[in-house]
Amino acid sequence: MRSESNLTHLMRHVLKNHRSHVDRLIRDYDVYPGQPPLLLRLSDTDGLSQRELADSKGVKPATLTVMLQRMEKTGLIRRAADEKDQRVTRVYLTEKGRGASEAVKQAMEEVEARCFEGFLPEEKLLLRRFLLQMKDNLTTWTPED
Amino acid sequence: MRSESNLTHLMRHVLKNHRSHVDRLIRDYDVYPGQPPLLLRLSDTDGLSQRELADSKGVKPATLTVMLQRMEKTGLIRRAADEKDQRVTRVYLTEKGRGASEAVKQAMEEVEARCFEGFLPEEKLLLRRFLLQMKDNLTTWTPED
DNA sequence: AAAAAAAAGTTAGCTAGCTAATTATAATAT
DNA sequence: ATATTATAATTAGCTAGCTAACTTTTTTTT
Repeated sequence: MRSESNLTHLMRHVLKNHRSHVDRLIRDYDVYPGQPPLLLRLSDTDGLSQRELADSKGVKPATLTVMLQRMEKTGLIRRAADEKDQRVTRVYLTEKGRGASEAVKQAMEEVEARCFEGFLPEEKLLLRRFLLQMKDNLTTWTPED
Repeated sequence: MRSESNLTHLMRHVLKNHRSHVDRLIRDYDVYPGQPPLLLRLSDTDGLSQRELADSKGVKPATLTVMLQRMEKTGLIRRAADEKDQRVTRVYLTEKGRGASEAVKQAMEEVEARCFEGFLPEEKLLLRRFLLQMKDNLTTWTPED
């Protein structure tokens, strides 16, 4: 068996395809490929700190800084210093950003629906269980083992 | 339900973790994060053209060109023009590259084993079936739909 | 109160991915 | 035979991700 045909390779393929579909659907909204998750997170909870956003998205603060600079430039978000703690910068959606996040939400749902077409609810549940177990297996693995 | 907690988000998380484990295990081999799949592919079939490699890995030729330039510089591969067709460049593993690909293969197997610890064979089979269906759902989706 | 440590962001410099445009070679059509 | 078209690879310029080093502000120690 060729190593490229393993399960994780297949997962990578699926996710790449998934992302490109989302990208296609929001092409007209000044939203770049990595931004949808950020927009959804902000649409759920506005005014998060960059630290919270980075943790939530599983991305390094340095990465986030640059992405937010771009999103500020394209007018999707604005940033303001926290009043209590001057180290903290909080991130807010603009009106444009709110519109974009709605479009993203819709696109996401559409792609998700397509992706799981023909799945029974219990199959999706099973898939979730598999993924959670994989996640757990990998996160509890420390180099000393 | 928050959109970030959907299945594809979970998959992304798992894959990121997976990759970082592989990276950690091959840290001493001059192999960068995106290169393991390439090395495995070449270890299976040496002397592929860049086009074939790109298609096999699901990456654009432009992306591959730059990766191969780096791998040539670090001595993992060498490239030579095809004799029959001067447009084609074929890629070969060097001795160093062969050693690295062995390390990658071992690391991959180790991570894969950890990742699927506690899985029954039929569960892995089921997961594969799910992923293939997802892949099919997304690849047969054309914008006109 | 002053010094040390910790935390939040930023910057610089790298790899990996993309698209669009370009070059060189090969295949096809006229 | 020549002109056109197609294919392989590269280059340039972008976004997204990382680490390491740095600055500023807050918190902890002493």
